[in-house]
Amino acid sequence: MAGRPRSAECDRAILDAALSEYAARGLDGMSVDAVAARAGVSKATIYRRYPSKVELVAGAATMACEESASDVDTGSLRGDLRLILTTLRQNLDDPLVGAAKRKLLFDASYNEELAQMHKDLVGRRRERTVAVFQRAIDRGELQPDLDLEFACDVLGAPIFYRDLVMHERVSDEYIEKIVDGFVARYGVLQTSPIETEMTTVSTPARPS
Amino acid sequence: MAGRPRSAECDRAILDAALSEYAARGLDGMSVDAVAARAGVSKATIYRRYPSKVELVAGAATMACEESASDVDTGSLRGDLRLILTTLRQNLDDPLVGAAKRKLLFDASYNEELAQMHKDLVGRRRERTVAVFQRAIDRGELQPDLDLEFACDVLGAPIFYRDLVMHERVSDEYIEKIVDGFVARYGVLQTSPIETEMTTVSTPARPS
Amino acid sequence: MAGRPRSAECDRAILDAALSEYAARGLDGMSVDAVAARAGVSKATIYRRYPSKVELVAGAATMACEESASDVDTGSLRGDLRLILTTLRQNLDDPLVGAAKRKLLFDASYNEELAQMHKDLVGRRRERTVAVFQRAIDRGELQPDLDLEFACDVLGAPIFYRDLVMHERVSDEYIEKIVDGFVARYGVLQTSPIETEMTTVSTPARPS
Amino acid sequence: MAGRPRSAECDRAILDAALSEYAARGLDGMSVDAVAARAGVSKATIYRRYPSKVELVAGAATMACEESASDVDTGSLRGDLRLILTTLRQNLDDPLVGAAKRKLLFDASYNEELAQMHKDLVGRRRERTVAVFQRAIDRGELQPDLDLEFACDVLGAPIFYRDLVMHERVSDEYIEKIVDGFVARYGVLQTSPIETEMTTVSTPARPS
DNA sequence: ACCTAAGCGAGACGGTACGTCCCGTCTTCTG
DNA sequence: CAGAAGACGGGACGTACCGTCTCGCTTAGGT
Repeated sequence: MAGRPRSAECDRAILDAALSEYAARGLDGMSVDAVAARAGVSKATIYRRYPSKVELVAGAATMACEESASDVDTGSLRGDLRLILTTLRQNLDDPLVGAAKRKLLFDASYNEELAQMHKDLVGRRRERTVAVFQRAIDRGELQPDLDLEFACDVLGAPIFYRDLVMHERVSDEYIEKIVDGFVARYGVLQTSPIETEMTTVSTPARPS
Repeated sequence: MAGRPRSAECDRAILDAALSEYAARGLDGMSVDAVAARAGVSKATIYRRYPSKVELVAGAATMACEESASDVDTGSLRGDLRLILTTLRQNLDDPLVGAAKRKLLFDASYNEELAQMHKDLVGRRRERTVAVFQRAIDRGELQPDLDLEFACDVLGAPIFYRDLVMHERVSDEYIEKIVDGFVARYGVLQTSPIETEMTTVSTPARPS
Repeated sequence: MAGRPRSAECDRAILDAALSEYAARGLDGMSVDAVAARAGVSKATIYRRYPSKVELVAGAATMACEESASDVDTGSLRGDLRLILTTLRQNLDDPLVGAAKRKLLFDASYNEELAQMHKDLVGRRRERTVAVFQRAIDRGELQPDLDLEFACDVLGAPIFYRDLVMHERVSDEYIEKIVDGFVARYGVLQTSPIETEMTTVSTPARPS
Repeated sequence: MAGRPRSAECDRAILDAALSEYAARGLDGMSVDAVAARAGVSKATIYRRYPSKVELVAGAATMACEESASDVDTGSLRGDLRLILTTLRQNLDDPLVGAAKRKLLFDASYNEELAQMHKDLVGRRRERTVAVFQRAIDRGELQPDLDLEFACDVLGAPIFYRDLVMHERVSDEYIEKIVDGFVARYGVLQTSPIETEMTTVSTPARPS
């Protein structure tokens, strides 16, 4: 039968607490007891939902990422790209989400469970990006034979690189550079600034 | 004052055991006791050498590959780029060196000391890459007004992205794609005058 | 105002299950959840009847003992004594009731609630024994100045001793020995040669 | 090889703490964590010595009184009996020794190993009691055809009964009653030299 | 014949203790 | 003195179970 339903407040409190603890102390440094305490919830209530600490963190991370995930469609390719990169930067910049993401990335490198869960997350983000590419192709803004997966990499990689490897904030100019480079490399020349549309693809003159 | 010197056999046994344990069970799954047991060594003997489990693994990794730091100069731009990326991949792929690198990356995100040390390390690699670019410019293979720093990012970022974010091994084809893209975007047309080829994507026949 | 009355089937199922669980695993080893499961009843249904686990066990034990409790009156002292001891032995021999009794005895040694409840139980049995003694005194079979309480002890103690301390089954001969000893010590010489009682071990009445 | 030996201070501290905690809160009320805290010792250090809480208490009790096992010989039957019973009472009265004994008794009822060990223990005590009886017979204080085993039961049973069944402390008067009853039942009238008593064994010549 | 108070199954919940595990340190003895 | 052996403090883990609490649903009895 039904039984008492799980409290949505608990759900929420647990995930919030888990995210904070994780961001603050990392996977090894955090403790489930601390999460329980911070959430004002008993340990059993956590373990009823998540079979282990990693699952808990995975859940929390999923939630955090899921929240800032909306479909992207500004109408133009450059606008979409700019929005994708800006959102990504914003995520990594956020002291909480960013820290959680970095830790997740690191932990996923040696924890198979987290790795899988992280892969799903990334997969969903990439799907949205691919959708953007597809629309741009349909609009004639991107080359129709574009390698979608590779393009995803090329687009997002520099942002991650700057954050994870160089530990520097990404500027608007930097994003613009990426967009420029991406469009220059994979875009279709919008020849006359006047004719916005329907011009047949003439020979794109590459800047030498 | 001298006393008994540390046993080189122990050094070696510890490293080997740590490597095996790490490979078999990962950072969390392994235990220092197990490493000690496998090495036929007491825990104290390990802790006399490495202050913590992570240092043990990282240290083992570092020592396990005291190399791969040489100047790059194959004579051609594509060859150099290929070598740079291959070396990078090889580093990250190695279960131990890779793990150590990732750990360093992560820790540097909140530890200023480590961050500086890591920056130096990265800086040196980037210098070598910039040198490669410079030579290519001199040879007329790259555009002379190239943004060297950004080019560094664009070149290496996908490799890190694949490893850190996607947790997937980088294939030779993938590296070739990066090189292709890089040359297509920033290279100077090495036209055999016949192939005027205005398509951006057309991949020039790879040498060798 | 009335509401649905409590189910007698539940009452029964709960007590049976509790007794079995208690006999099998003891006070600490058993769990209310297990009792509920075995009884095919929900925990709330148990807690509606008994405020705590101990009360539950106490209730179950009471039931078990109450069942085999009937007044004793065979007409003769020896017959009554024999019946009392035989009943006692039978109780302890029963794999379920006996185990429960032993555990109750043990648990009562550190649990005040159980101790009290057990005391009541024992008290009722002793009352019946005292009644037997009283009738025997009235019939002139026992010394009129008999210390009733102490006599209760002396009569029953060896049975418990054999079971609890020696962990051996009590034989009919053993019971006969107890009865003999008891009558020899506290009985009044039944001079009439008629009642020589061809008891197995005819005890010569010794004068003290 | 040898390794660091277990700390005797820890041994002691644990025992003392367990004793105090047990006395203060009982078996259920006490917690191993509390014992550890009071002993200034980690839980692991306790569990390295005792596999469970019960074993801890029982073990502590057992060690706490590695004595009270001495031969009994006061010179007179009544004195010996009194000493035997008093010692027994003292053992059961002690909050720890008594608890341990009861636990052992209980566990032995379903655990063959413990049962054997307990039997040995009881056997040794009974041997000492039998020796007392034998000397008394030799001195002409007890009937020579005494059923030694049954006499052991009859003598000790009431003490156990009072403790295990009635959960009441045994008073000096009670012990006196037992001794009185025992002597009255199995003793040889020594009193008046007039009653020459045709007992075969008049002047028992004690050996040695 | 309906209404309604209570019983009931199911199971979530806050606590608390359990016994296990492992890290990094400390202590003892042996070679 | 290095090293093997292993005890130790600390502290988190995940489990178990108590007694309480919601849920819906069922079931009499009183009106």
